[in-house]
Amino acid sequence: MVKKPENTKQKILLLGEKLLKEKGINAFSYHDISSSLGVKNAAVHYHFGSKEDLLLAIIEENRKRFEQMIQQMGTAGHMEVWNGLQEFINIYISSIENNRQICLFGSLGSDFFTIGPKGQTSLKLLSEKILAWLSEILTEGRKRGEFEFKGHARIKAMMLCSALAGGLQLARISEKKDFYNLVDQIKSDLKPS
Amino acid sequence: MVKKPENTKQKILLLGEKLLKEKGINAFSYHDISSSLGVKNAAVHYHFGSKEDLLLAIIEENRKRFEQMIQQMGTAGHMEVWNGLQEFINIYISSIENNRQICLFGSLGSDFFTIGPKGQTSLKLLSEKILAWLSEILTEGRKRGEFEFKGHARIKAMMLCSALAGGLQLARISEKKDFYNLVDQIKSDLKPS
DNA sequence: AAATATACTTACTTATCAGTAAGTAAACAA
DNA sequence: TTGTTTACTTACTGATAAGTAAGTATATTT
Repeated sequence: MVKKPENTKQKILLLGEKLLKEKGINAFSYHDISSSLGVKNAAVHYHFGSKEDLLLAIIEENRKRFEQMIQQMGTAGHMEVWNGLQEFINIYISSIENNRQICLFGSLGSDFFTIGPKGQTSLKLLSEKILAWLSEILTEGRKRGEFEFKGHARIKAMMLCSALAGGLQLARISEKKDFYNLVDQIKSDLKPS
Repeated sequence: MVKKPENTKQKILLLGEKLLKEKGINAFSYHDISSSLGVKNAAVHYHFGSKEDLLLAIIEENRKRFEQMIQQMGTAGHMEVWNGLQEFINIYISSIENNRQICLFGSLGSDFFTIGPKGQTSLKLLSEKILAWLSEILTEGRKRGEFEFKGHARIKAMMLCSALAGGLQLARISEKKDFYNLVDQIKSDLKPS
Protein backbone atom coordinates (compact mmCIF):
# COMPACT_ATOMS: atom_id res chain seq x y z
CA MET A 1 0.00 0.00 0.00
CA VAL A 2 2.66 2.46 0.99
CA LYS A 3 4.57 3.43 -2.08
CA LYS A 4 8.29 3.20 -2.33
CA PRO A 5 10.27 6.27 -1.40
CA GLU A 6 11.64 8.00 -4.47
CA ASN A 7 13.82 10.49 -2.72
CA THR A 8 11.59 12.48 -0.49
CA LYS A 9 14.48 13.97 1.45
CA GLN A 10 16.03 15.49 -1.65
CA LYS A 11 12.64 16.73 -2.81
CA ILE A 12 12.07 18.45 0.53
CA LEU A 13 15.51 20.01 0.40
CA LEU A 14 15.07 21.39 -3.10
CA LEU A 15 11.55 22.64 -2.48
CA GLY A 16 12.70 24.24 0.77
CA GLU A 17 15.44 26.05 -1.10
CA LYS A 18 12.97 27.21 -3.73
CA LEU A 19 10.56 28.53 -1.10
CA LEU A 20 13.39 30.16 0.82
CA LYS A 21 14.53 32.06 -2.25
CA GLU A 22 11.01 32.96 -3.34
CA LYS A 23 9.30 33.87 -0.07
CA GLY A 24 11.89 33.86 2.68
CA ILE A 25 12.46 31.48 5.56
CA ASN A 26 9.62 32.93 7.65
CA ALA A 27 6.98 32.83 4.93
CA PHE A 28 6.77 29.12 4.24
CA SER A 29 5.79 26.25 6.50
CA TYR A 30 6.39 22.55 6.67
CA HIS A 31 2.78 22.19 5.58
CA ASP A 32 3.58 24.08 2.36
CA ILE A 33 6.27 21.54 1.65
CA SER A 34 4.38 18.42 2.67
CA SER A 35 1.17 19.32 0.82
CA SER A 36 3.11 20.20 -2.30
CA LEU A 37 4.99 16.88 -2.24
CA GLY A 38 1.93 14.82 -1.32
CA VAL A 39 3.30 13.63 2.00
CA LYS A 40 2.32 14.40 5.57
CA ASN A 41 3.72 17.10 7.79
CA ALA A 42 5.52 14.60 9.99
CA ALA A 43 7.39 13.22 7.01
CA VAL A 44 9.16 16.54 6.65
CA HIS A 45 9.98 16.48 10.35
CA TYR A 46 11.29 12.95 9.95
CA HIS A 47 13.94 14.09 7.46
CA PHE A 48 14.61 17.52 8.93
CA GLY A 49 13.74 17.54 12.61
CA SER A 50 13.40 21.28 12.81
CA LYS A 51 13.20 24.17 10.42
CA GLU A 52 16.69 25.13 11.49
CA ASP A 53 17.94 21.70 10.38
CA LEU A 54 16.35 22.26 6.99
CA LEU A 55 17.90 25.71 6.74
CA LEU A 56 21.35 24.37 7.58
CA ALA A 57 20.95 21.68 4.92
CA ILE A 58 19.94 24.28 2.34
CA ILE A 59 23.00 26.40 3.10
CA GLU A 60 25.18 23.30 2.96
CA GLU A 61 23.66 22.36 -0.39
CA ASN A 62 24.52 25.79 -1.77
CA ARG A 63 28.05 25.49 -0.42
CA LYS A 64 28.53 22.11 -2.13
CA ARG A 65 27.21 23.49 -5.39
CA PHE A 66 29.58 26.45 -5.22
CA GLU A 67 32.61 24.29 -4.37
CA GLN A 68 31.77 22.02 -7.26
CA MET A 69 31.52 24.97 -9.61
CA ILE A 70 34.88 26.45 -8.70
CA GLN A 71 36.51 23.05 -8.77
CA GLN A 72 35.34 22.51 -12.34
CA MET A 73 36.69 25.91 -13.32
CA GLY A 74 40.16 25.36 -11.91
CA THR A 75 42.37 27.97 -10.30
CA ALA A 76 42.26 31.63 -11.24
CA GLY A 77 45.79 31.41 -12.67
CA HIS A 78 44.62 28.97 -15.35
CA MET A 79 41.25 30.48 -16.07
CA GLU A 80 39.71 32.82 -18.59
CA VAL A 81 38.78 35.44 -16.00
CA TRP A 82 35.84 36.82 -17.98
CA ASN A 83 34.45 33.28 -18.29
CA GLY A 84 34.90 32.76 -14.59
CA LEU A 85 33.05 35.95 -13.79
CA GLN A 86 30.29 35.07 -16.23
CA GLU A 87 29.86 31.64 -14.65
CA PHE A 88 29.42 33.35 -11.31
CA ILE A 89 26.94 35.84 -12.72
CA ASN A 90 25.06 32.95 -14.34
CA ILE A 91 24.08 31.74 -10.87
CA TYR A 92 22.16 34.98 -10.42
CA ILE A 93 20.72 34.82 -13.94
CA SER A 94 19.43 31.32 -13.22
CA SER A 95 17.84 32.68 -10.05
CA ILE A 96 15.94 35.47 -11.72
CA GLU A 97 14.85 33.20 -14.57
CA ASN A 98 13.63 30.62 -12.06
CA ASN A 99 10.50 32.35 -10.73
CA ARG A 100 12.41 35.52 -9.84
CA GLN A 101 14.22 33.85 -7.02
CA ILE A 102 16.73 35.91 -5.10
CA CYS A 103 20.07 34.63 -3.86
CA LEU A 104 20.80 32.98 -0.54
CA PHE A 105 22.50 36.07 0.85
CA GLY A 106 19.71 38.38 -0.15
CA SER A 107 17.10 36.12 1.41
CA LEU A 108 18.98 35.25 4.58
CA GLY A 109 20.62 38.64 4.92
CA SER A 110 17.13 40.10 5.27
CA ASP A 111 16.07 37.46 7.76
CA PHE A 112 19.46 37.24 9.44
CA PHE A 113 18.26 38.14 12.93
CA THR A 114 15.46 35.58 12.79
CA ILE A 115 17.68 32.57 12.14
CA GLY A 116 19.75 30.79 14.77
CA PRO A 117 23.48 31.20 15.43
CA LYS A 118 24.31 28.01 13.52
CA GLY A 119 22.69 29.32 10.38
CA GLN A 120 24.38 32.67 10.81
CA THR A 121 27.81 31.06 11.19
CA SER A 122 27.29 28.70 8.30
CA LEU A 123 26.17 31.54 6.08
CA LYS A 124 29.16 33.60 7.07
CA LEU A 125 31.55 30.79 6.18
CA LEU A 126 29.96 30.44 2.76
CA SER A 127 30.12 34.16 2.10
CA GLU A 128 33.81 34.16 2.99
CA LYS A 129 34.47 31.36 0.55
CA ILE A 130 32.67 33.15 -2.24
CA LEU A 131 34.35 36.48 -1.57
CA ALA A 132 37.77 34.83 -1.42
CA TRP A 133 37.21 33.13 -4.77
CA LEU A 134 35.87 36.27 -6.42
CA SER A 135 38.77 38.31 -5.04
CA GLU A 136 41.23 35.87 -6.60
CA ILE A 137 39.63 36.17 -10.01
CA LEU A 138 39.51 39.97 -9.78
CA THR A 139 43.14 40.14 -8.70
CA GLU A 140 44.28 37.83 -11.48
CA GLY A 141 42.18 39.68 -14.07
CA ARG A 142 43.57 43.05 -13.05
CA LYS A 143 47.13 41.67 -13.13
CA ARG A 144 46.51 40.54 -16.70
CA GLY A 145 44.96 43.85 -17.69
CA GLU A 146 41.61 42.22 -18.47
CA PHE A 147 39.82 43.91 -15.58
CA GLU A 148 40.21 47.48 -14.47
CA PHE A 149 39.10 48.75 -11.08
CA LYS A 150 40.31 50.87 -8.20
CA GLY A 151 41.05 49.75 -4.65
CA HIS A 152 41.21 46.33 -3.05
CA ALA A 153 39.95 43.29 -4.93
CA ARG A 154 38.17 42.03 -1.82
CA ILE A 155 36.10 45.19 -1.50
CA LYS A 156 35.35 45.19 -5.21
CA ALA A 157 34.24 41.57 -4.81
CA MET A 158 31.89 42.59 -2.02
CA MET A 159 30.53 45.31 -4.23
CA LEU A 160 29.82 42.86 -7.03
CA CYS A 161 28.04 40.48 -4.64
CA SER A 162 26.05 43.31 -3.09
CA ALA A 163 25.04 44.70 -6.46
CA LEU A 164 23.97 41.28 -7.74
CA ALA A 165 22.10 40.37 -4.56
CA GLY A 166 20.42 43.76 -4.36
CA GLY A 167 19.81 43.72 -8.09
CA LEU A 168 17.73 40.55 -7.88
CA GLN A 169 15.57 42.21 -5.24
CA LEU A 170 15.20 45.51 -7.05
CA ALA A 171 14.35 43.67 -10.25
CA ARG A 172 11.37 42.14 -8.46
CA ILE A 173 10.11 45.60 -7.66
CA SER A 174 10.82 47.03 -11.11
CA GLU A 175 11.43 44.68 -14.05
CA LYS A 176 13.45 41.61 -14.94
CA LYS A 177 15.07 43.53 -17.79
CA ASP A 178 16.62 45.92 -15.26
CA PHE A 179 18.68 43.10 -13.84
CA TYR A 180 20.23 42.37 -17.22
CA ASN A 181 21.04 46.05 -17.62
CA LEU A 182 22.65 45.97 -14.19
CA VAL A 183 24.78 42.98 -15.17
CA ASP A 184 25.91 44.80 -18.31
CA GLN A 185 26.78 47.85 -16.22
CA ILE A 186 28.80 45.74 -13.80
CA LYS A 187 30.74 44.17 -16.65
CA SER A 188 31.17 47.48 -18.41
CA ASP A 189 32.56 49.06 -15.24
CA LEU A 190 35.17 46.30 -15.08
CA LYS A 191 36.37 46.69 -18.67
CA PRO A 192 39.65 48.50 -19.21
CA SER A 193 39.10 51.89 -20.81
CA MET B 1 16.02 62.12 10.96
CA VAL B 2 13.08 60.31 12.42
CA LYS B 3 10.89 62.34 14.75
CA LYS B 4 10.07 61.21 18.26
CA PRO B 5 6.58 59.74 18.38
CA GLU B 6 3.92 61.42 20.51
CA ASN B 7 0.79 59.37 20.01
CA THR B 8 0.19 55.64 19.94
CA LYS B 9 -0.47 55.57 16.21
CA GLN B 10 2.87 57.15 15.45
CA LYS B 11 4.60 54.84 17.92
CA ILE B 12 3.09 51.80 16.22
CA LEU B 13 4.11 53.09 12.82
CA LEU B 14 7.72 53.72 13.83
CA LEU B 15 8.05 50.45 15.72
CA GLY B 16 6.53 48.62 12.77
CA GLU B 17 9.10 50.20 10.47
CA LYS B 18 11.89 49.25 12.84
CA LEU B 19 10.72 45.63 13.03
CA LEU B 20 10.22 45.50 9.27
CA LYS B 21 13.77 46.61 8.66
CA GLU B 22 15.24 44.40 11.36
CA LYS B 23 13.32 41.14 10.96
CA GLY B 24 11.14 41.42 7.88
CA ILE B 25 7.38 41.78 7.48
CA ASN B 26 6.71 38.08 8.15
CA ALA B 27 8.79 37.83 11.30
CA PHE B 28 7.01 40.25 13.57
CA SER B 29 3.46 40.23 14.88
CA TYR B 30 0.97 42.73 16.18
CA HIS B 31 1.64 41.22 19.57
CA ASP B 32 5.32 42.18 19.28
CA ILE B 33 4.22 45.75 18.74
CA SER B 34 1.48 45.92 21.37
CA SER B 35 3.51 44.27 24.12
CA SER B 36 6.47 46.50 23.41
CA LEU B 37 4.32 49.63 23.57
CA GLY B 38 2.34 48.49 26.62
CA VAL B 39 -1.00 48.45 24.85
CA LYS B 40 -3.29 45.61 23.82
CA ASN B 41 -3.31 43.78 20.53
CA ALA B 42 -6.62 45.31 19.51
CA ALA B 43 -5.19 48.79 19.91
CA VAL B 44 -2.85 48.09 17.03
CA HIS B 45 -5.77 46.84 14.98
CA TYR B 46 -7.69 49.96 15.87
CA HIS B 47 -5.07 52.18 14.21
CA PHE B 48 -4.06 49.81 11.43
CA GLY B 49 -6.92 47.43 10.67
CA SER B 50 -4.69 44.89 8.97
CA LYS B 51 -1.03 44.21 8.63
CA GLU B 52 -1.28 45.31 5.02
CA ASP B 53 -2.58 48.69 6.19
CA LEU B 54 0.42 49.03 8.48
CA LEU B 55 2.76 48.07 5.66
CA LEU B 56 1.21 50.64 3.34
CA ALA B 57 1.59 53.30 6.01
CA ILE B 58 5.24 52.39 6.52
CA ILE B 59 5.95 52.68 2.80
CA GLU B 60 4.06 55.98 2.71
CA GLU B 61 6.10 57.24 5.67
CA ASN B 62 9.32 56.43 3.83
CA ARG B 63 8.03 58.17 0.74
CA LYS B 64 7.21 61.32 2.70
CA ARG B 65 10.63 61.31 4.31
CA PHE B 66 12.33 60.95 0.95
CA GLU B 67 10.26 63.72 -0.66
CA GLN B 68 11.08 65.98 2.24
CA MET B 69 14.77 65.24 1.90
CA ILE B 70 14.95 66.02 -1.81
CA GLN B 71 12.83 69.12 -1.35
CA GLN B 72 15.28 70.47 1.22
CA MET B 73 18.16 69.78 -1.13
CA GLY B 74 16.66 71.58 -4.10
CA THR B 75 17.04 70.64 -7.75
CA ALA B 76 20.08 68.85 -9.11
CA GLY B 77 20.99 71.92 -11.17
CA HIS B 78 21.53 73.98 -8.00
CA MET B 79 23.11 71.29 -5.87
CA GLU B 80 26.56 70.18 -4.85
CA VAL B 81 26.22 66.75 -6.44
CA TRP B 82 28.67 65.06 -4.07
CA ASN B 83 26.69 66.46 -1.13
CA GLY B 84 23.49 65.20 -2.65
CA LEU B 85 24.91 61.74 -3.12
CA GLN B 86 26.30 61.73 0.42
CA GLU B 87 22.90 62.71 1.84
CA PHE B 88 21.41 59.76 0.03
CA ILE B 89 24.11 57.41 1.27
CA ASN B 90 23.56 58.75 4.79
CA ILE B 91 20.12 57.13 4.80
CA TYR B 92 21.85 53.76 4.51
CA ILE B 93 24.50 54.70 7.08
CA SER B 94 21.74 55.60 9.54
CA SER B 95 20.16 52.21 8.86
CA ILE B 96 23.26 50.18 9.60
CA GLU B 97 24.04 52.26 12.67
CA ASN B 98 20.48 51.76 13.91
CA ASN B 99 20.59 48.11 14.95
CA ARG B 100 21.87 46.99 11.55
CA GLN B 101 18.60 47.73 9.88
CA ILE B 102 18.39 47.12 6.17
CA CYS B 103 16.59 49.39 3.72
CA LEU B 104 12.95 49.19 2.68
CA PHE B 105 13.81 47.73 -0.73
CA GLY B 106 16.07 45.07 0.69
CA SER B 107 13.48 44.02 3.23
CA LEU B 108 10.44 44.14 0.96
CA GLY B 109 12.31 42.98 -2.13
CA SER B 110 13.00 39.74 -0.28
CA ASP B 111 9.40 39.40 0.87
CA PHE B 112 7.93 40.86 -2.31
CA PHE B 113 5.80 37.82 -3.19
CA THR B 114 4.32 37.65 0.30
CA ILE B 115 2.90 41.18 0.32
CA GLY B 116 -0.28 42.23 -1.42
CA PRO B 117 -0.57 44.03 -4.77
CA LYS B 118 -1.13 47.39 -3.09
CA GLY B 119 2.17 47.14 -1.25
CA GLN B 120 3.91 46.01 -4.40
CA THR B 121 2.57 48.93 -6.40
CA SER B 122 3.32 51.44 -3.69
CA LEU B 123 6.85 50.15 -3.36
CA LYS B 124 7.34 50.32 -7.10
CA LEU B 125 6.22 53.95 -7.20
CA LEU B 126 8.66 54.86 -4.46
CA SER B 127 11.54 53.06 -6.17
CA GLU B 128 10.79 54.94 -9.38
CA LYS B 129 10.89 58.24 -7.54
CA ILE B 130 14.21 57.43 -5.94
CA LEU B 131 15.77 56.17 -9.16
CA ALA B 132 14.56 59.24 -11.04
CA TRP B 133 16.09 61.56 -8.45
CA LEU B 134 19.39 59.67 -8.33
CA SER B 135 19.55 59.61 -12.12
CA GLU B 136 19.17 63.38 -12.21
CA ILE B 137 22.05 63.87 -9.80
CA LEU B 138 24.26 61.44 -11.67
CA THR B 139 23.47 63.10 -15.00
CA GLU B 140 24.14 66.56 -13.65
CA GLY B 141 27.36 65.43 -11.95
CA ARG B 142 28.67 63.80 -15.09
CA LYS B 143 27.80 66.89 -17.12
CA ARG B 144 29.87 68.96 -14.70
CA GLY B 145 32.75 66.49 -14.75
CA GLU B 146 32.38 65.75 -11.04
CA PHE B 147 31.23 62.17 -11.62
CA GLU B 148 32.62 59.74 -14.13
CA PHE B 149 30.82 56.59 -15.21
CA LYS B 150 29.89 54.66 -18.34
CA GLY B 151 26.43 54.05 -19.75
CA HIS B 152 23.02 55.39 -18.80
CA ALA B 153 22.58 57.33 -15.56
CA ARG B 154 19.41 55.40 -14.78
CA ILE B 155 21.18 52.07 -14.86
CA LYS B 156 24.07 53.43 -12.84
CA ALA B 157 21.49 54.69 -10.34
CA MET B 158 20.02 51.22 -10.12
CA MET B 159 23.46 49.84 -9.54
CA LEU B 160 24.08 52.24 -6.68
CA CYS B 161 20.77 51.34 -5.05
CA SER B 162 21.37 47.63 -5.51
CA ALA B 163 24.89 47.82 -4.11
CA LEU B 164 23.73 49.83 -1.09
CA ALA B 165 20.73 47.61 -0.42
CA GLY B 166 22.73 44.42 -0.88
CA GLY B 167 25.60 45.91 1.07
CA LEU B 168 23.47 46.37 4.17
CA GLN B 169 22.49 42.72 3.99
CA LEU B 170 25.98 41.41 3.35
CA ALA B 171 27.32 43.56 6.17
CA ARG B 172 25.00 41.71 8.54
CA ILE B 173 26.59 38.44 7.47
CA SER B 174 30.15 39.77 7.56
CA GLU B 175 30.93 42.99 9.40
CA LYS B 176 29.66 46.54 9.71
CA LYS B 177 33.06 47.84 8.60
CA ASP B 178 32.59 46.15 5.23
CA PHE B 179 29.68 48.42 4.49
CA TYR B 180 31.82 51.52 4.98
CA ASN B 181 34.44 50.03 2.67
CA LEU B 182 31.72 49.40 0.13
CA VAL B 183 30.55 53.01 0.35
CA ASP B 184 34.11 54.21 -0.21
CA GLN B 185 34.40 51.90 -3.22
CA ILE B 186 31.16 53.23 -4.67
CA LYS B 187 32.35 56.80 -4.29
CA SER B 188 35.82 55.99 -5.58
CA ASP B 189 34.32 54.34 -8.67
CA LEU B 190 32.42 57.55 -9.39
CA LYS B 191 35.42 59.87 -9.11
CA PRO B 192 36.94 61.14 -12.35
CA SER B 193 40.33 59.55 -12.99
C1' DA C 1 13.18 -16.55 10.13
C1' DA C 2 13.71 -13.03 13.38
C1' DA C 3 15.37 -8.67 14.56
C1' DT C 4 16.20 -4.25 13.27
C1' DA C 5 16.33 -0.11 10.58
C1' DT C 6 13.99 2.98 7.25
C1' DA C 7 10.39 5.83 5.72
C1' DC C 8 6.80 7.15 6.50
C1' DT C 9 1.27 8.09 8.60
C1' DT C 10 -2.16 9.07 12.15
C1' DA C 11 -3.36 11.78 15.56
C1' DC C 12 -2.29 15.00 18.59
C1' DT C 13 -0.32 19.18 21.47
C1' DT C 14 0.91 23.71 22.43
C1' DA C 15 1.75 28.18 20.77
C1' DT C 16 0.99 31.97 18.10
C1' DC C 17 -1.12 34.41 14.49
C1' DA C 18 -4.33 38.11 12.35
C1' DG C 19 -8.52 39.74 13.11
C1' DT C 20 -13.21 40.97 15.45
C1' DA C 21 -17.29 42.10 18.39
C1' DA C 22 -18.67 44.39 22.20
C1' DG C 23 -17.85 47.30 25.92
C1' DT C 24 -15.84 51.62 28.33
C1' DA C 25 -13.92 55.92 29.82
C1' DA C 26 -12.73 60.38 28.58
C1' DA C 27 -12.73 64.25 25.45
C1' DC C 28 -15.34 67.05 22.46
C1' DA C 29 -19.40 69.10 19.98
C1' DA C 30 -24.41 70.43 19.67
C1' DT D 1 -26.68 68.62 29.20
C1' DT D 2 -26.74 65.21 25.92
C1' DG D 3 -24.87 62.88 22.07
C1' DT D 4 -21.02 61.57 19.51
C1' DT D 5 -16.42 60.58 18.45
C1' DT D 6 -11.80 58.95 19.88
C1' DA D 7 -8.87 55.71 21.78
C1' DC D 8 -8.63 52.28 23.58
C1' DT D 9 -9.63 47.22 26.61
C1' DT D 10 -11.67 42.67 27.38
C1' DA D 11 -12.53 38.59 25.60
C1' DC D 12 -12.81 35.91 22.05
C1' DT D 13 -12.44 33.15 17.19
C1' DG D 14 -10.60 30.35 13.64
C1' DA D 15 -6.51 29.44 11.22
C1' DT D 16 -2.06 27.98 11.07
C1' DA D 17 2.47 27.23 12.99
C1' DA D 18 6.28 23.93 14.63
C1' DG D 19 6.90 19.90 16.72
C1' DT D 20 6.01 15.02 18.81
C1' DA D 21 4.57 10.27 20.27
C1' DA D 22 3.12 6.16 18.74
C1' DG D 23 1.88 3.13 15.17
C1' DT D 24 2.65 0.69 10.47
C1' DA D 25 4.41 -1.21 6.20
C1' DT D 26 8.47 -2.25 3.82
C1' DA D 27 13.39 -3.17 3.27
C1' DT D 28 17.72 -4.77 5.07
C1' DT D 29 20.66 -7.29 8.05
C1' DT D 30 21.85 -11.25 10.94
